[in-house]
Amino acid sequence: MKRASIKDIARIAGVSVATVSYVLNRKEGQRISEDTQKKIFEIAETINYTPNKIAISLQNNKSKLLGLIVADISNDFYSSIARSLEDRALKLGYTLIIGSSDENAEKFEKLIDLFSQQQVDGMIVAPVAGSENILQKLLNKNYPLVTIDRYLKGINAPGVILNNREIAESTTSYLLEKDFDEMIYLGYDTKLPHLLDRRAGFETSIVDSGKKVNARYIAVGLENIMEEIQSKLKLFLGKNPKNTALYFSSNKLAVAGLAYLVKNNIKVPEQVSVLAFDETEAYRLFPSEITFVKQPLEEMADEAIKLLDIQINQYSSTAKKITLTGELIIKNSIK
Amino acid sequence: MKRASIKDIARIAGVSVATVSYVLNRKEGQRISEDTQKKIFEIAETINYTPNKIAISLQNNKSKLLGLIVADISNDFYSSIARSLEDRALKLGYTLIIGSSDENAEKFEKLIDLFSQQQVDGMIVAPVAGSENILQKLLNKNYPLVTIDRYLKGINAPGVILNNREIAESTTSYLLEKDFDEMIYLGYDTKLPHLLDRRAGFETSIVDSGKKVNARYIAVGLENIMEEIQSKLKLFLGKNPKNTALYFSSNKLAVAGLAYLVKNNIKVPEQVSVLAFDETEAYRLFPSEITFVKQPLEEMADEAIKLLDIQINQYSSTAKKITLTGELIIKNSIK
DNA sequence: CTGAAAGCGCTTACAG
DNA sequence: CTGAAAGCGCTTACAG
Repeated sequence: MKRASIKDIARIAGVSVATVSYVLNRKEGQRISEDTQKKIFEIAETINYTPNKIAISLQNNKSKLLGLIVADISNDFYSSIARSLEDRALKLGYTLIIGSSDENAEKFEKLIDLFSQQQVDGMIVAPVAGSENILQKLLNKNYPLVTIDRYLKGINAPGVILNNREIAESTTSYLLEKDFDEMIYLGYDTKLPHLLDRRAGFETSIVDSGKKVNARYIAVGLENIMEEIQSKLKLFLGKNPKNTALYFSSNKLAVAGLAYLVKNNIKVPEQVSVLAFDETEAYRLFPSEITFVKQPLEEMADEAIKLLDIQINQYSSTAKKITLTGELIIKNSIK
Repeated sequence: MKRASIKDIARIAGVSVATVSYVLNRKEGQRISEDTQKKIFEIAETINYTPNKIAISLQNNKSKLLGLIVADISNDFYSSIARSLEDRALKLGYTLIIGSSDENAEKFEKLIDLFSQQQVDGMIVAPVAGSENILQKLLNKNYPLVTIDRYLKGINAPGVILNNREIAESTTSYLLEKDFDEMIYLGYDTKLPHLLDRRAGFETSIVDSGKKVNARYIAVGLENIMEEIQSKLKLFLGKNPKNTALYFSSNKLAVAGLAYLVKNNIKVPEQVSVLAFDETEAYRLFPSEITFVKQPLEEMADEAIKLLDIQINQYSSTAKKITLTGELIIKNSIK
């Protein structure tokens, strides 16, 4: 069944397509007689007309589509952001198309190309390591673009990011006050600057404190987070740890690590203290309440959409970088 | 910066746009001279030509866009499905556009309209209560459509669904063998048939067994799952339960309930046994390993895309309903 | 081997 | 108050 077009309405009403278009779009400039208007609306109703946005897109050079590229939409963090972005995009009349890069620069580029060919009006991306060139290309074209969650060295893209280094520093300082013998940082084996910032914050905070604490680092790959975290924790923590603090630099790492602790009946915070990045409902199932760094996801989505909107509508040519502040939500996982 | 079009290539190469189109699409029917071909490819490369899919869509009446409507993309279950769908769609050259209905029929309809205007080639939807009419309208138009996770009474749409009733029955029977004094089913206050099926499976299994067991039902609204589950559990379970089984009919309910148990130090399975629907990483943080019903998400996505593909390409006019089988993954949460 | 032309469903100056 | 016409970026019979 072919869908009704403006042409059909015009034919039935005995007017031109221009007139139909004017009426349907309620243009003020053009005054169409009440009679004609009424007739057109009625016909549109009865033949069940709905506009073809593809045709409108082609004409207007605006698709009202926004591309979102995250590392993995099935990750809590990104699906929460996606949800917030969806709501805000919808309000501005945009629809979200979504892709997962799997931290793979090639796949990331393919998605960029795909979305660009799909004529999205702008993109919100969590860039992956190695995607500098593609991003720079987009920027050179003045393609409306906003980065979220991450940034890339040497790439001056509009974006919104957490104050990773600062929040890592201040939360580490908070930990330092508790005088742990050992503090273990769990992170990814990665080149992503925002994660290196977190680690740097942890490191410098310890050094600057002048305290004698045994700082250790566990870095895992992306493939087998659960297994790697568990085997390394086993190695570093031993059977009967005490006065040790664990600093998980992401929710995935935290879930993996907490799974290990609960399985091995290691008491938090009695034996081991825990601080985690990011919020997840999963924490609620852990025997002790986890102290964590909360990222302002809603605000992130808000600012990202705003930055994109500015670029798309050229309110200003200088969309900037926005740094948001993490917040330490103190519960009972630190002694 | 305006993007290069086929016209630009034609102008530079001194040929017609038809010729450029033929070359770029490598049509066999038309033989274009090697020279011309080479020239066209080179020019396309240097002026950085990429096809405008919007224009192609308008011409071909195919957008290569697929609409996905779930209840909430930030829910684990749906974001996992979305991820699987994304991968499969991409392989077939489709891009996913995503919307969350929030179990709201009005919002659901708005998304359908929006996606339809966006000219998606087909939709994969988790229908909400009250969306019968909209769905039927789509079906009457032969709009390519697949339902996932759910179905609606009286609506004969192609779709893929879990064997909810059967799996609820068999898993309840499994529970019955353990001779609990009390079995509490935790569900939503809902009209969604697939959820009523689950509950019916639980119920009939108990009745059919002829066993004397105190069966109770907790139904919560969607607004404050955590609070409601916790207060009702407090009421029904008391301080010192024993020989009671909890049957959580969704992952969200399970997370809420397990949070209550862990907070109140109620031992699983010593005091209370637990069986949950759906998988979530969160279970790993709970002190005992949760026995749960695993839905074959990958397969679901697979079948859904296949059903949609059939309809879009008219391989067959009779896309059917597919029932997938849940699997009970037995861990240590049942005595 | 190549091009002129019509058309996909719209919008929008322009003319009357 | 209304319409003819051009155009958005493509594809594709048709003709030569």
